Amino acid sequence: MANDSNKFQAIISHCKEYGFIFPSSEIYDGLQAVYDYGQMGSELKKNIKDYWWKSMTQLHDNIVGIDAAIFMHPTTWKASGHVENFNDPMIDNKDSNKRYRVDHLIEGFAEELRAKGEKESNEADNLLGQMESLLAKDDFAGLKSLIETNNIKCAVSDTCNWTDIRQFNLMFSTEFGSTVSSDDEDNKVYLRPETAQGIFVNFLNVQKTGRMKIPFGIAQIGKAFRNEIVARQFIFRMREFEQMEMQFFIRPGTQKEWYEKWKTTRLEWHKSLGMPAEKYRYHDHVKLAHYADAACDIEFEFPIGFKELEGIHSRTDFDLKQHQEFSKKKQQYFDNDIDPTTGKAYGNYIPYVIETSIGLDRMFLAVMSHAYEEQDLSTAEKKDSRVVLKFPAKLSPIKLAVLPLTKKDGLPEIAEQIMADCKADFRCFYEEKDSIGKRYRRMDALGTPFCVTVDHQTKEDNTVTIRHRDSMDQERVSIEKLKNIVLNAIA
RNA sequence: GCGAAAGUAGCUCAUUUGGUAGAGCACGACCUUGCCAAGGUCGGGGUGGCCGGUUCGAGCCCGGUCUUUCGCUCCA
Repeated sequence: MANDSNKFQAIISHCKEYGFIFPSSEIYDGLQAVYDYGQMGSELKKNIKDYWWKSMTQLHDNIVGIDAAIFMHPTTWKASGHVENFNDPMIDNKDSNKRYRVDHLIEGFAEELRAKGEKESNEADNLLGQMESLLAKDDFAGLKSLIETNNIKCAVSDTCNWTDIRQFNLMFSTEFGSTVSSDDEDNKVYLRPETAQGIFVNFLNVQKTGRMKIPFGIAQIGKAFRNEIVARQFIFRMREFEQMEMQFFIRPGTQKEWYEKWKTTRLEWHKSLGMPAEKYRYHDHVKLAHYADAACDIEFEFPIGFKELEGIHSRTDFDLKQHQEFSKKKQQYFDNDIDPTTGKAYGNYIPYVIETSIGLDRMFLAVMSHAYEEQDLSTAEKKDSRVVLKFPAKLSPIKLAVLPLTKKDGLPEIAEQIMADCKADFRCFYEEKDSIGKRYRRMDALGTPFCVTVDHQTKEDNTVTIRHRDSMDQERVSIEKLKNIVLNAIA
Protein backbone atom coordinates (compact mmCIF):
# COMPACT_ATOMS: atom_id res chain seq x y z
CA MET A 1 0.00 0.00 0.00
CA ALA A 2 2.75 2.40 0.95
CA ASN A 3 4.50 1.34 -2.20
CA ASP A 4 1.46 2.00 -4.37
CA SER A 5 1.01 5.37 -2.78
CA ASN A 6 4.63 6.14 -3.62
CA LYS A 7 4.01 4.98 -7.13
CA PHE A 8 1.03 7.29 -7.43
CA GLN A 9 3.14 10.20 -6.22
CA ALA A 10 5.89 9.24 -8.63
CA ILE A 11 3.41 9.21 -11.51
CA ILE A 12 2.08 12.64 -10.57
CA SER A 13 5.63 14.01 -10.45
CA HIS A 14 6.52 12.36 -13.71
CA CYS A 15 3.42 13.81 -15.37
CA LYS A 16 4.46 17.27 -14.33
CA GLU A 17 8.14 16.93 -15.04
CA TYR A 18 7.67 15.67 -18.57
CA GLY A 19 4.86 17.97 -19.66
CA PHE A 20 1.87 15.68 -19.35
CA ILE A 21 -0.16 17.38 -16.62
CA PHE A 22 0.27 20.65 -14.73
CA PRO A 23 -1.80 21.98 -11.83
CA SER A 24 -4.14 24.63 -13.17
CA SER A 25 -3.08 28.26 -12.70
CA GLU A 26 -0.01 27.07 -10.89
CA ILE A 27 1.60 30.50 -10.67
CA TYR A 28 -1.35 31.52 -8.50
CA ASP A 29 -0.87 28.47 -6.25
CA GLY A 30 -3.17 26.32 -8.32
CA LEU A 31 -6.87 25.76 -8.30
CA GLN A 32 -8.07 22.80 -6.32
CA ALA A 33 -8.84 19.73 -8.37
CA VAL A 34 -8.30 21.42 -11.72
CA TYR A 35 -5.44 20.40 -13.99
CA ASP A 36 -4.06 21.38 -17.36
CA TYR A 37 -2.75 18.95 -19.94
CA GLY A 38 0.67 19.92 -21.24
CA GLN A 39 2.45 19.36 -24.51
CA MET A 40 2.77 15.60 -24.00
CA GLY A 41 -0.46 15.10 -22.08
CA SER A 42 -2.62 16.75 -24.69
CA GLU A 43 -1.19 14.43 -27.35
CA LEU A 44 -1.81 11.33 -25.25
CA LYS A 45 -5.30 12.50 -24.39
CA LYS A 46 -6.10 13.22 -28.00
CA ASN A 47 -4.86 9.79 -29.03
CA ILE A 48 -7.10 8.12 -26.45
CA LYS A 49 -10.00 10.18 -27.71
CA ASP A 50 -9.31 9.26 -31.32
CA TYR A 51 -9.05 5.59 -30.50
CA TRP A 52 -12.39 5.63 -28.70
CA TRP A 53 -14.09 7.73 -31.35
CA LYS A 54 -12.91 5.53 -34.15
CA SER A 55 -13.90 2.30 -32.42
CA MET A 56 -17.34 3.71 -31.63
CA THR A 57 -18.28 5.51 -34.82
CA GLN A 58 -16.10 4.31 -37.68
CA LEU A 59 -16.22 0.65 -36.65
CA HIS A 60 -19.93 0.57 -35.82
CA ASP A 61 -22.19 1.25 -38.83
CA ASN A 62 -25.08 2.15 -36.58
CA ILE A 63 -23.34 4.66 -34.30
CA VAL A 64 -22.82 8.31 -35.20
CA GLY A 65 -21.20 11.12 -33.29
CA ILE A 66 -22.33 14.57 -32.27
CA ASP A 67 -20.81 17.51 -30.48
CA ALA A 68 -23.45 19.26 -28.39
CA ALA A 69 -22.96 22.55 -26.58
CA ILE A 70 -22.01 22.70 -22.94
CA PHE A 71 -24.77 25.24 -22.29
CA MET A 72 -28.24 23.77 -22.49
CA HIS A 73 -31.69 25.11 -21.88
CA PRO A 74 -32.19 25.18 -18.08
CA THR A 75 -35.30 23.02 -18.35
CA THR A 76 -33.05 20.20 -19.53
CA TRP A 77 -31.79 19.78 -16.00
CA LYS A 78 -35.24 19.89 -14.48
CA ALA A 79 -36.25 17.09 -16.82
CA SER A 80 -33.14 15.06 -16.12
CA GLY A 81 -33.64 15.31 -12.36
CA HIS A 82 -30.38 17.12 -11.69
CA VAL A 83 -31.97 20.30 -10.32
CA GLU A 84 -34.33 18.40 -8.07
CA ASN A 85 -32.03 15.71 -6.80
CA PHE A 86 -28.69 17.35 -6.33
CA ASN A 87 -28.96 20.66 -4.54
CA ASP A 88 -29.95 19.79 -1.03
CA PRO A 89 -29.16 21.97 1.97
CA MET A 90 -26.68 20.17 4.22
CA ILE A 91 -25.56 20.60 7.79
CA ASP A 92 -22.56 19.18 9.66
CA ASN A 93 -22.29 18.20 13.27
CA LYS A 94 -19.10 19.74 14.58
CA ASP A 95 -18.42 16.98 17.10
CA SER A 96 -18.91 13.92 14.94
CA ASN A 97 -18.14 15.62 11.61
CA LYS A 98 -21.12 13.78 10.29
CA ARG A 99 -22.94 15.49 7.45
CA TYR A 100 -26.71 15.37 7.07
CA ARG A 101 -29.22 16.50 4.54
CA VAL A 102 -31.29 18.99 6.49
CA ASP A 103 -34.63 17.55 5.40
CA HIS A 104 -33.54 14.04 6.33
CA LEU A 105 -32.39 15.21 9.74
CA ILE A 106 -35.65 16.93 10.57
CA GLU A 107 -37.80 14.20 9.09
CA GLY A 108 -35.94 11.63 11.15
CA PHE A 109 -36.61 13.61 14.28
CA ALA A 110 -40.29 13.94 13.35
CA GLU A 111 -40.51 10.17 12.99
CA GLU A 112 -39.17 9.73 16.50
CA LEU A 113 -41.71 12.19 17.84
CA ARG A 114 -44.55 10.47 16.04
CA ALA A 115 -43.63 7.17 17.64
CA LYS A 116 -44.09 8.65 21.10
CA GLY A 117 -47.79 9.44 21.06
CA GLU A 118 -50.62 11.56 19.76
CA LYS A 119 -49.52 14.85 21.25
CA GLU A 120 -45.99 14.43 19.90
CA SER A 121 -47.43 13.36 16.59
CA ASN A 122 -49.11 16.72 16.23
CA GLU A 123 -45.84 18.43 17.09
CA ALA A 124 -44.19 16.43 14.36
CA ASP A 125 -46.72 17.57 11.78
CA ASN A 126 -46.25 21.13 12.91
CA LEU A 127 -42.49 20.77 12.67
CA LEU A 128 -42.61 19.35 9.16
CA GLY A 129 -44.93 22.12 8.10
CA GLN A 130 -42.48 24.73 9.32
CA MET A 131 -39.64 22.93 7.61
CA GLU A 132 -41.47 22.89 4.27
CA SER A 133 -42.15 26.60 4.33
CA LEU A 134 -38.57 27.41 5.36
CA LEU A 135 -37.18 25.13 2.65
CA ALA A 136 -39.41 26.79 0.09
CA LYS A 137 -37.99 30.18 1.05
CA ASP A 138 -34.40 28.87 1.20
CA ASP A 139 -34.32 30.29 4.71
CA PHE A 140 -31.23 28.49 6.02
CA ALA A 141 -30.91 30.55 9.19
CA GLY A 142 -34.53 29.74 10.00
CA LEU A 143 -33.92 26.06 9.38
CA LYS A 144 -30.91 26.07 11.64
CA SER A 145 -32.81 27.71 14.48
CA LEU A 146 -35.63 25.20 13.91
CA ILE A 147 -33.11 22.42 14.48
CA GLU A 148 -31.68 24.13 17.53
CA THR A 149 -34.98 25.08 19.22
CA ASN A 150 -36.17 21.49 18.85
CA ASN A 151 -32.83 20.29 20.17
CA ILE A 152 -32.36 17.89 17.30
CA LYS A 153 -29.19 15.94 17.95
CA CYS A 154 -26.68 14.10 15.89
CA ALA A 155 -27.16 10.36 16.18
CA VAL A 156 -23.43 9.77 16.42
CA SER A 157 -22.21 12.47 18.81
CA ASP A 158 -25.56 13.06 20.52
CA THR A 159 -24.88 16.80 20.54
CA CYS A 160 -26.60 19.80 19.05
CA ASN A 161 -23.39 21.49 17.96
CA TRP A 162 -24.16 22.27 14.31
CA THR A 163 -22.45 24.24 11.58
CA ASP A 164 -24.40 26.73 9.51
CA ILE A 165 -26.52 25.23 6.81
CA ARG A 166 -24.95 25.24 3.40
CA GLN A 167 -26.28 24.43 0.03
CA PHE A 168 -24.31 21.94 -2.00
CA ASN A 169 -24.99 22.34 -5.67
CA LEU A 170 -23.83 19.61 -7.94
CA MET A 171 -24.09 21.90 -10.93
CA PHE A 172 -22.09 25.01 -11.71
CA SER A 173 -24.28 27.86 -12.82
CA THR A 174 -23.63 31.12 -14.57
CA GLU A 175 -25.65 33.95 -16.09
CA PHE A 176 -26.71 33.97 -19.66
CA GLY A 177 -26.46 37.30 -21.46
CA SER A 178 -24.03 40.09 -20.67
CA THR A 179 -26.28 42.59 -18.91
CA VAL A 180 -28.48 40.54 -16.63
CA SER A 181 -28.23 40.67 -12.88
CA SER A 182 -26.84 37.59 -11.28
CA ASP A 183 -29.83 36.90 -9.06
CA ASP A 184 -32.25 36.67 -11.92
CA GLU A 185 -33.28 33.02 -11.88
CA ASP A 186 -34.67 33.19 -15.38
CA ASN A 187 -31.23 33.88 -16.82
CA LYS A 188 -29.46 31.15 -14.93
CA VAL A 189 -27.82 28.49 -17.05
CA TYR A 190 -25.82 25.50 -15.94
CA LEU A 191 -22.60 24.02 -17.14
CA ARG A 192 -23.66 20.50 -18.02
CA PRO A 193 -22.91 17.89 -15.34
CA GLU A 194 -23.04 15.13 -17.96
CA THR A 195 -22.86 15.01 -21.72
CA ALA A 196 -25.71 12.53 -22.01
CA GLN A 197 -28.50 15.11 -22.08
CA GLY A 198 -27.02 16.72 -25.19
CA ILE A 199 -27.54 13.40 -26.89
CA PHE A 200 -31.08 12.89 -25.59
CA VAL A 201 -32.35 16.30 -26.69
CA ASN A 202 -30.90 15.64 -30.16
CA PHE A 203 -32.22 12.11 -30.38
CA LEU A 204 -34.87 12.90 -32.99
CA ASN A 205 -32.69 15.35 -34.92
CA VAL A 206 -30.08 12.67 -35.45
CA GLN A 207 -32.54 9.85 -35.98
CA LYS A 208 -34.46 11.73 -38.66
CA THR A 209 -31.64 13.52 -40.48
CA GLY A 210 -29.39 10.47 -40.37
CA ARG A 211 -32.29 8.12 -41.20
CA MET A 212 -31.17 5.99 -38.29
CA LYS A 213 -32.99 2.75 -37.55
CA ILE A 214 -33.22 1.27 -34.11
CA PRO A 215 -31.01 -0.07 -32.70
CA PHE A 216 -28.56 2.79 -33.14
CA GLY A 217 -26.20 4.84 -31.05
CA ILE A 218 -25.06 8.44 -30.65
CA ALA A 219 -21.55 9.06 -29.36
CA GLN A 220 -20.08 12.21 -27.91
CA ILE A 221 -16.88 13.41 -26.32
CA GLY A 222 -17.00 16.54 -24.23
CA LYS A 223 -16.39 18.42 -21.05
CA ALA A 224 -18.70 18.17 -18.07
CA PHE A 225 -18.63 19.97 -14.74
CA ARG A 226 -19.54 18.88 -11.24
CA ASN A 227 -19.15 20.58 -7.92
CA GLU A 228 -17.80 17.59 -6.08
CA ILE A 229 -17.80 18.07 -2.33
CA VAL A 230 -14.37 16.56 -2.13
CA ALA A 231 -12.42 16.50 -5.36
CA ARG A 232 -9.04 14.89 -4.98
CA GLN A 233 -6.70 12.19 -6.12
CA PHE A 234 -5.08 14.00 -9.01
CA ILE A 235 -7.08 13.78 -12.21
CA PHE A 236 -9.24 10.96 -10.87
CA ARG A 237 -11.92 13.26 -9.53
CA MET A 238 -11.92 16.74 -11.00
CA ARG A 239 -14.49 19.47 -11.09
CA GLU A 240 -13.97 19.91 -14.81
CA PHE A 241 -13.57 16.66 -16.67
CA GLU A 242 -14.17 15.05 -20.00
CA GLN A 243 -16.53 12.23 -20.80
CA MET A 244 -16.71 9.84 -23.72
CA GLU A 245 -20.31 8.70 -23.87
CA MET A 246 -22.46 6.66 -26.14
CA GLN A 247 -26.21 6.34 -25.81
CA PHE A 248 -27.60 3.32 -27.59
CA PHE A 249 -31.30 3.46 -28.48
CA ILE A 250 -33.16 0.18 -28.49
CA ARG A 251 -36.57 -1.41 -28.61
CA PRO A 252 -38.24 -1.68 -25.18
CA GLY A 253 -37.89 -5.17 -23.77
CA THR A 254 -34.49 -5.77 -25.33
CA GLN A 255 -32.56 -3.77 -22.73
CA LYS A 256 -31.29 -6.84 -20.88
CA GLU A 257 -29.52 -8.35 -23.85
CA TRP A 258 -28.10 -5.03 -25.06
CA TYR A 259 -26.90 -4.18 -21.58
CA GLU A 260 -25.01 -7.47 -21.46
CA LYS A 261 -23.66 -6.96 -24.95
CA TRP A 262 -22.26 -3.50 -24.20
CA LYS A 263 -20.86 -4.67 -20.91
CA THR A 264 -18.79 -7.23 -22.81
CA THR A 265 -18.00 -4.98 -25.76
CA ARG A 266 -16.62 -2.23 -23.58
CA LEU A 267 -14.35 -4.52 -21.60
CA GLU A 268 -13.04 -5.94 -24.87
CA TRP A 269 -12.22 -2.41 -25.99
CA HIS A 270 -10.04 -1.89 -22.96
CA LYS A 271 -8.28 -5.19 -23.50
CA SER A 272 -7.72 -4.36 -27.17
CA LEU A 273 -5.24 -1.74 -26.00
CA GLY A 274 -3.12 -4.51 -24.54
CA MET A 275 -4.10 -3.69 -20.98
CA PRO A 276 -4.07 -6.86 -18.86
CA ALA A 277 -7.44 -8.44 -18.04
CA GLU A 278 -6.66 -8.82 -14.35
CA LYS A 279 -6.49 -5.06 -13.98
CA TYR A 280 -10.21 -4.87 -14.75
CA ARG A 281 -13.32 -6.01 -12.97
CA TYR A 282 -17.03 -5.36 -13.07
CA HIS A 283 -18.84 -3.82 -10.17
CA ASP A 284 -22.60 -4.24 -10.36
CA HIS A 285 -24.65 -1.52 -8.72
CA VAL A 286 -27.09 -2.65 -6.10
CA LYS A 287 -28.50 0.75 -5.34
CA LEU A 288 -29.58 2.19 -8.67
CA ALA A 289 -29.81 5.82 -9.74
CA HIS A 290 -33.25 7.23 -10.36
CA TYR A 291 -33.04 6.64 -14.10
CA ALA A 292 -31.62 3.11 -14.30
CA ASP A 293 -32.92 -0.44 -14.20
CA ALA A 294 -29.45 -1.97 -14.28
CA ALA A 295 -25.99 -0.51 -13.91
CA CYS A 296 -22.40 -1.56 -13.50
CA ASP A 297 -18.96 -0.05 -13.51
CA ILE A 298 -15.86 -1.30 -15.20
CA GLU A 299 -13.26 -0.78 -12.52
CA PHE A 300 -9.55 -0.50 -13.15
CA GLU A 301 -6.79 -1.22 -10.70
CA PHE A 302 -5.16 2.19 -10.30
CA PRO A 303 -2.22 2.61 -7.92
CA ILE A 304 -4.87 3.85 -5.48
CA GLY A 305 -6.83 0.62 -5.84
CA PHE A 306 -9.73 -0.59 -7.96
CA LYS A 307 -11.79 2.44 -8.96
CA GLU A 308 -14.54 3.21 -11.42
CA LEU A 309 -13.30 3.87 -14.92
CA GLU A 310 -16.40 3.39 -17.03
CA GLY A 311 -20.10 3.02 -16.34
CA ILE A 312 -22.62 0.99 -18.30
CA HIS A 313 -26.18 1.92 -17.43
CA SER A 314 -29.50 0.67 -18.63
CA ARG A 315 -31.31 4.02 -18.48
CA THR A 316 -34.74 2.71 -19.56
CA ASP A 317 -36.88 5.31 -21.33
CA PHE A 318 -36.56 7.66 -18.35
CA ASP A 319 -34.71 10.50 -20.04
CA LEU A 320 -36.64 10.62 -23.30
CA LYS A 321 -39.91 10.32 -21.41
CA GLN A 322 -38.94 13.19 -19.15
CA HIS A 323 -37.95 15.35 -22.10
CA GLN A 324 -41.20 14.51 -23.83
CA GLU A 325 -43.11 15.63 -20.76
CA PHE A 326 -41.14 18.84 -20.12
CA SER A 327 -40.83 19.91 -23.75
CA LYS A 328 -44.32 18.75 -24.82
CA LYS A 329 -42.65 17.30 -27.92
CA LYS A 330 -43.11 13.67 -28.75
CA GLN A 331 -39.87 11.71 -28.43
CA GLN A 332 -41.15 8.63 -30.24
CA TYR A 333 -39.70 6.40 -32.86
CA PHE A 334 -41.77 4.59 -35.46
CA ASP A 335 -40.51 1.06 -35.83
CA ASN A 336 -41.36 -0.50 -39.20
CA ASP A 337 -39.96 -3.89 -38.33
CA ILE A 338 -42.44 -6.71 -37.98
CA ASP A 339 -43.03 -8.13 -34.54
CA PRO A 340 -43.02 -11.91 -35.08
CA THR A 341 -45.49 -12.50 -32.27
CA THR A 342 -48.18 -10.21 -33.72
CA GLY A 343 -47.22 -10.17 -37.40
CA LYS A 344 -47.49 -6.38 -37.33
CA ALA A 345 -45.00 -3.54 -37.18
CA TYR A 346 -43.75 -2.63 -33.73
CA GLY A 347 -45.10 0.88 -34.30
CA ASN A 348 -44.56 3.94 -32.13
CA TYR A 349 -42.61 3.83 -28.90
CA ILE A 350 -40.16 5.76 -26.80
CA PRO A 351 -36.88 3.87 -27.13
CA TYR A 352 -34.99 2.43 -24.21
CA VAL A 353 -31.37 3.45 -23.77
CA ILE A 354 -28.14 1.72 -22.84
CA GLU A 355 -25.42 4.16 -21.89
CA THR A 356 -21.68 3.60 -21.92
CA SER A 357 -19.83 6.42 -20.25
CA ILE A 358 -16.09 6.53 -19.73
CA GLY A 359 -14.12 9.28 -18.06
CA LEU A 360 -11.44 10.40 -20.48
CA ASP A 361 -9.25 11.73 -17.69
CA ARG A 362 -9.60 8.48 -15.79
CA MET A 363 -8.71 6.57 -18.94
CA PHE A 364 -5.65 8.78 -19.24
CA LEU A 365 -4.73 7.94 -15.67
CA ALA A 366 -5.33 4.23 -16.28
CA VAL A 367 -3.11 4.24 -19.36
CA MET A 368 -0.48 6.30 -17.61
CA SER A 369 -0.37 4.25 -14.43
CA HIS A 370 -0.21 1.00 -16.33
CA ALA A 371 2.52 2.31 -18.62
CA TYR A 372 4.70 3.79 -15.90
CA GLU A 373 7.59 1.56 -14.93
CA GLU A 374 10.78 2.14 -13.00
CA GLN A 375 13.38 -0.38 -14.10
CA ASP A 376 16.61 -1.34 -12.43
CA LEU A 377 19.16 -2.00 -15.15
CA SER A 378 22.16 -2.33 -12.89
CA THR A 379 24.94 -4.69 -13.79
CA ALA A 380 27.80 -5.88 -11.67
CA GLU A 381 29.96 -3.04 -12.95
CA LYS A 382 27.49 -0.20 -12.91
CA LYS A 383 24.33 0.99 -11.28
CA ASP A 384 21.69 1.97 -13.78
CA SER A 385 17.97 2.51 -13.97
CA ARG A 386 15.37 4.01 -16.22
CA VAL A 387 11.80 5.25 -16.13
CA VAL A 388 9.84 4.09 -19.12
CA LEU A 389 6.26 4.71 -20.18
CA LYS A 390 5.16 1.57 -21.98
CA PHE A 391 2.25 3.10 -23.81
CA PRO A 392 0.53 1.20 -26.55
CA ALA A 393 2.34 2.65 -29.58
CA LYS A 394 -0.85 4.09 -31.04
CA LEU A 395 -1.35 6.20 -27.90
CA SER A 396 2.19 7.49 -27.53
CA PRO A 397 2.51 11.26 -27.83
CA ILE A 398 5.62 10.91 -29.99
CA LYS A 399 5.94 7.92 -32.30
CA LEU A 400 9.46 8.31 -33.61
CA ALA A 401 12.57 10.10 -32.43
CA VAL A 402 15.20 10.84 -35.05
CA LEU A 403 18.69 11.10 -33.60
CA PRO A 404 21.92 11.79 -35.44
CA LEU A 405 24.72 10.01 -33.63
CA THR A 406 26.86 13.15 -33.86
CA LYS A 407 25.92 16.63 -34.85
CA LYS A 408 28.46 16.86 -37.64
CA ASP A 409 29.73 14.95 -40.68
CA GLY A 410 26.41 15.45 -42.46
CA LEU A 411 24.46 13.20 -40.08
CA PRO A 412 21.98 15.91 -38.99
CA GLU A 413 21.17 16.56 -42.64
CA ILE A 414 20.20 12.93 -43.17
CA ALA A 415 18.17 12.97 -39.98
CA GLU A 416 16.34 16.10 -41.12
CA GLN A 417 15.49 14.31 -44.32
CA ILE A 418 13.94 11.42 -42.36
CA MET A 419 11.99 13.95 -40.31
CA ALA A 420 10.68 15.57 -43.47
CA ASP A 421 9.61 12.19 -44.84
CA CYS A 422 7.76 11.07 -41.72
CA LYS A 423 6.30 14.02 -39.92
CA ALA A 424 3.25 14.29 -42.12
CA ASP A 425 2.25 10.76 -41.13
CA PHE A 426 2.93 10.72 -37.40
CA ARG A 427 4.48 12.78 -34.64
CA CYS A 428 8.28 12.83 -34.80
CA PHE A 429 10.90 14.38 -32.59
CA TYR A 430 14.39 15.49 -33.52
CA GLU A 431 17.28 15.71 -31.06
CA GLU A 432 21.00 16.05 -31.49
CA LYS A 433 22.05 17.04 -27.99
CA ASP A 434 23.82 14.83 -25.46
CA SER A 435 24.99 11.26 -25.72
CA ILE A 436 22.87 8.80 -27.60
CA GLY A 437 22.10 6.81 -24.46
CA LYS A 438 20.83 9.87 -22.71
CA ARG A 439 18.58 10.69 -25.61
CA TYR A 440 17.17 7.14 -25.59
CA ARG A 441 16.34 7.41 -21.91
CA ARG A 442 14.65 10.74 -22.37
CA MET A 443 12.46 9.22 -25.05
CA ASP A 444 11.67 6.29 -22.73
CA ALA A 445 10.41 8.75 -20.15
CA LEU A 446 8.00 10.16 -22.73
CA GLY A 447 6.90 6.74 -23.94
CA THR A 448 8.26 7.08 -27.48
CA PRO A 449 8.15 3.58 -28.97
CA PHE A 450 10.85 4.03 -31.63
CA CYS A 451 14.15 5.84 -31.89
CA VAL A 452 16.23 5.81 -35.05
CA THR A 453 19.87 6.72 -35.01
CA VAL A 454 21.70 8.03 -38.03
CA ASP A 455 25.38 7.02 -37.95
CA HIS A 456 28.34 7.01 -40.28
CA GLN A 457 27.29 3.77 -41.90
CA THR A 458 24.08 5.49 -42.96
CA LYS A 459 26.06 7.58 -45.40
CA GLU A 460 27.32 4.42 -47.09
CA ASP A 461 24.26 2.17 -47.28
CA ASN A 462 21.20 4.24 -46.31
CA THR A 463 20.47 2.17 -43.22
CA VAL A 464 19.81 3.31 -39.66
CA THR A 465 19.42 1.55 -36.35
CA ILE A 466 15.94 1.44 -34.97
CA ARG A 467 15.74 1.02 -31.23
CA HIS A 468 12.68 -0.45 -29.52
CA ARG A 469 11.54 1.16 -26.30
CA ASP A 470 10.35 -1.86 -24.33
CA SER A 471 13.08 -4.35 -25.19
CA MET A 472 15.80 -1.76 -25.79
CA ASP A 473 16.78 -3.94 -28.75
CA GLN A 474 18.26 -2.42 -31.86
CA GLU A 475 18.06 -3.53 -35.43
CA ARG A 476 19.49 -2.19 -38.65
CA VAL A 477 16.95 -1.27 -41.29
CA SER A 478 17.01 0.71 -44.48
CA ILE A 479 15.62 4.22 -44.30
CA GLU A 480 12.90 3.54 -46.83
CA LYS A 481 11.33 0.88 -44.62
CA LEU A 482 11.16 3.13 -41.57
CA LYS A 483 7.86 4.77 -42.17
CA ASN A 484 6.01 1.51 -42.66
CA ILE A 485 7.49 -0.04 -39.56
CA VAL A 486 6.08 2.79 -37.49
CA LEU A 487 2.79 2.96 -39.36
CA ASN A 488 2.24 -0.77 -38.82
CA ALA A 489 2.93 -0.46 -35.13
CA ILE A 490 0.45 2.35 -34.62
CA ALA A 491 -2.30 1.06 -36.90
C1' G B 1 -15.54 20.21 6.40
C1' C B 2 -12.27 17.84 10.47
C1' G B 3 -7.33 15.94 11.87
C1' A B 4 -2.07 15.35 10.65
C1' A B 5 2.25 16.52 7.74
C1' A B 6 4.69 19.50 4.26
C1' G B 7 6.00 24.19 1.32
C1' U B 8 14.13 26.43 0.18
C1' A B 9 16.79 26.93 -7.75
C1' G B 10 12.90 23.81 -13.28
C1' C B 11 13.39 18.74 -10.26
C1' U B 12 15.29 15.91 -5.72
C1' C B 13 17.06 17.71 -1.34
C1' A B 14 20.80 19.99 2.34
C1' U B 15 21.79 24.33 5.55
C1' U B 16 23.48 21.11 14.21
C1' U B 17 21.33 25.32 18.92
C1' G B 18 18.43 32.30 14.85
C1' G B 19 24.13 35.53 12.08
C1' U B 20 21.49 37.79 5.35
C1' A B 21 21.67 30.09 1.22
C1' G B 22 24.45 25.19 -0.98
C1' A B 23 24.79 20.31 -3.78
C1' G B 24 23.32 16.86 -7.52
C1' C B 25 20.39 16.56 -11.71
C1' A B 26 18.28 19.91 -15.36
C1' C B 27 19.43 24.47 -18.41
C1' G B 28 23.15 27.69 -21.74
C1' A B 29 28.27 28.10 -24.08
C1' C B 30 32.79 25.71 -25.36
C1' C B 31 35.97 21.21 -25.32
C1' U B 32 35.98 15.78 -25.25
C1' U B 33 33.39 11.13 -26.36
C1' G B 34 30.30 8.64 -29.90
C1' C B 35 24.79 3.12 -29.87
C1' C B 36 21.78 2.92 -23.86
C1' A B 37 21.71 8.31 -18.27
C1' A B 38 24.95 11.03 -14.75
C1' G B 39 33.39 13.42 -18.69
C1' G B 40 35.87 18.61 -18.33
C1' U B 41 35.76 24.12 -18.02
C1' C B 42 32.79 28.32 -17.52
C1' G B 43 27.95 30.44 -16.87
C1' G B 44 22.60 31.86 -15.89
C1' G B 45 19.00 30.87 -12.16
C1' G B 46 16.50 31.67 -5.24
C1' U B 47 12.79 38.88 -2.12
C1' G B 48 13.55 30.56 1.41
C1' G B 49 4.65 29.89 -0.37
C1' C B 50 2.49 34.70 1.24
C1' C B 51 1.50 38.45 5.30
C1' G B 52 2.65 40.08 10.01
C1' G B 53 5.21 39.71 14.97
C1' U B 54 9.57 38.87 18.39
C1' U B 55 14.91 40.20 17.76
C1' C B 56 20.59 44.25 16.70
C1' G B 57 19.66 40.22 13.18
C1' A B 58 14.73 34.94 10.93
C1' G B 59 14.65 29.96 5.92
C1' C B 60 15.14 28.56 11.22
C1' C B 61 11.08 31.16 16.90
C1' C B 62 5.58 32.91 17.23
C1' G B 63 0.70 34.12 14.88
C1' G B 64 -2.24 34.24 10.62
C1' U B 65 -3.13 32.91 5.64
C1' C B 66 -2.78 30.12 1.01
C1' U B 67 -1.58 25.63 -1.40
C1' U B 68 -0.45 20.49 -1.60
C1' U B 69 -0.33 15.47 0.34
C1' C B 70 -2.31 11.62 3.63
C1' G B 71 -6.43 9.85 6.76
C1' C B 72 -11.64 10.57 7.98
C1' U B 73 -16.17 12.52 5.91
C1' C B 74 -19.01 13.03 1.19
C1' C B 75 -20.05 11.19 -3.67
C1' A B 76 -25.53 9.41 -9.61
